Amino acid sequence: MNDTPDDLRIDQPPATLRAMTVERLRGAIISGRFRGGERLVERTLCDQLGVSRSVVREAIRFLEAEGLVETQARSGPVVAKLDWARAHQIYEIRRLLEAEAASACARVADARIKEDLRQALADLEVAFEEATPIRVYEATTRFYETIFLSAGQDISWEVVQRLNSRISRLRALTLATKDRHTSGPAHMASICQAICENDPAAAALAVREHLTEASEIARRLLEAEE
Amino acid sequence: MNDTPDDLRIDQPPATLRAMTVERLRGAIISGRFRGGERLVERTLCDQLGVSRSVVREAIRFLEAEGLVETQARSGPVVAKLDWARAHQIYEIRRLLEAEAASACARVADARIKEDLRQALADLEVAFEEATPIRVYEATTRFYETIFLSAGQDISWEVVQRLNSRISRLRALTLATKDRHTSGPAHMASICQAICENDPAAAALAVREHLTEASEIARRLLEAEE
DNA sequence: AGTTGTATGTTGGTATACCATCAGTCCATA
DNA sequence: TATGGACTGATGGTATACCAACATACAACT
Repeated sequence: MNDTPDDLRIDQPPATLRAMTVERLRGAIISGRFRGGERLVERTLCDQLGVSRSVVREAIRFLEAEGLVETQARSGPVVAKLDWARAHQIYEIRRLLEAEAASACARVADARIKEDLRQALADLEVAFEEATPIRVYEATTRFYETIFLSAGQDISWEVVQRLNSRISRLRALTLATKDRHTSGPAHMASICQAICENDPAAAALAVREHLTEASEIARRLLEAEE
Repeated sequence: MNDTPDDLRIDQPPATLRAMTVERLRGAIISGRFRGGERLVERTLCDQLGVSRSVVREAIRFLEAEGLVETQARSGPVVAKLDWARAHQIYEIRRLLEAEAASACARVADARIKEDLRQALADLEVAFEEATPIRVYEATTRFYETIFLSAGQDISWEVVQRLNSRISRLRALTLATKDRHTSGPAHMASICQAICENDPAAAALAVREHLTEASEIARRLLEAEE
């Protein structure tokens, strides 16, 4: 049985090689497969990815603009390093933007949005029980995406996502941290609750608390690491 | 006379073609030479810029990640369009980030920083009298750069600059607007004053007022335009 | 006249070729 | 032995070649 949607549009994303390459590389970097400071040798990547240098290079330019890769002329691209000074700044920016978004979301949230949030939260908790990091990541992303987009702040969401990719390794670590097992989802639950009660101030507060703690955990991890 | 600095290091920025191309293209877009929605035909750009397609394409990838260019597969790069919904979001984000930076700057500002700010402000006022938009732009940029960097918020500054390039056409228009002639520098003067008095709250407030007005002017311009 | 098939040109996507630079190595010479 | 220079390999920067997809125009057929 071929399922036939209402409209017959064919809009298969042709998924250019470049787009796929960007995804793969970004994934490799944020998953920690490539360490900070590690060189990204173009021809080697070509072999590993099975694409030509043009594709690899354009993908690298994209990641460079995202801040994930730094390239100094005549020396080539290098995975951007992350120190606490930068990570701290990123957490502070997220604090501002996410608090604002949550507050705006709480102002406009209707039944549909609340349902989406609860669903994402439920998925998150399941993923936590199962200890499947990818699911946790996806559910978390969906939770925040709902908040930002329903608040009509898609540009802010774009900025946050970009920043997140730069601290993704830290996020992965914080998610794996045990004491976050209880407090992380707990904080997100209280964010969800505040939004469901259409209480902007409480929502903003919950976000700030959440990020304060996440930031603190990240700092400890980062300093312990070196 | 060859001036010989203390250290003999030769670190002439080799200025890759790509970097120069990015600059040129970005400049052409933010100056309005390429309108929103306009197609960027690669081979044409090659002729105009005198570089090969590889260079042009990599530059476009960079601008794409910056949000200045959007490219849909099989249709090619297009200059991103700017509607009020997006512009408004950008102004709101700037409000948050700049208020935070100004407040932090006011907390730490020493004599040196205050001097830099006053100098930038003085340059700005001269440029206003002379009605030289480029100087105005430069002085304004330097003013805010001082604020952000002295507050140790270089990532935030990076984000703001990127956002600014997306609304640069609007900024140019608002700068040219007459009633901003009095209020624009006036607001910036009060920001400067608040920082010089090391008054974080006043600094944040001044920034918010400034941006509220700039945003309002931008809205009128954008809606009048269509 | 309307519709459909086809030829063609434009454009972006991809791959490859070439060159300059840099670092390391090894040999020749003082 | 130490120094300098030439050679070589690796790498990034740049240019070009080829192909597929799409748009347009025109011709042919009903």
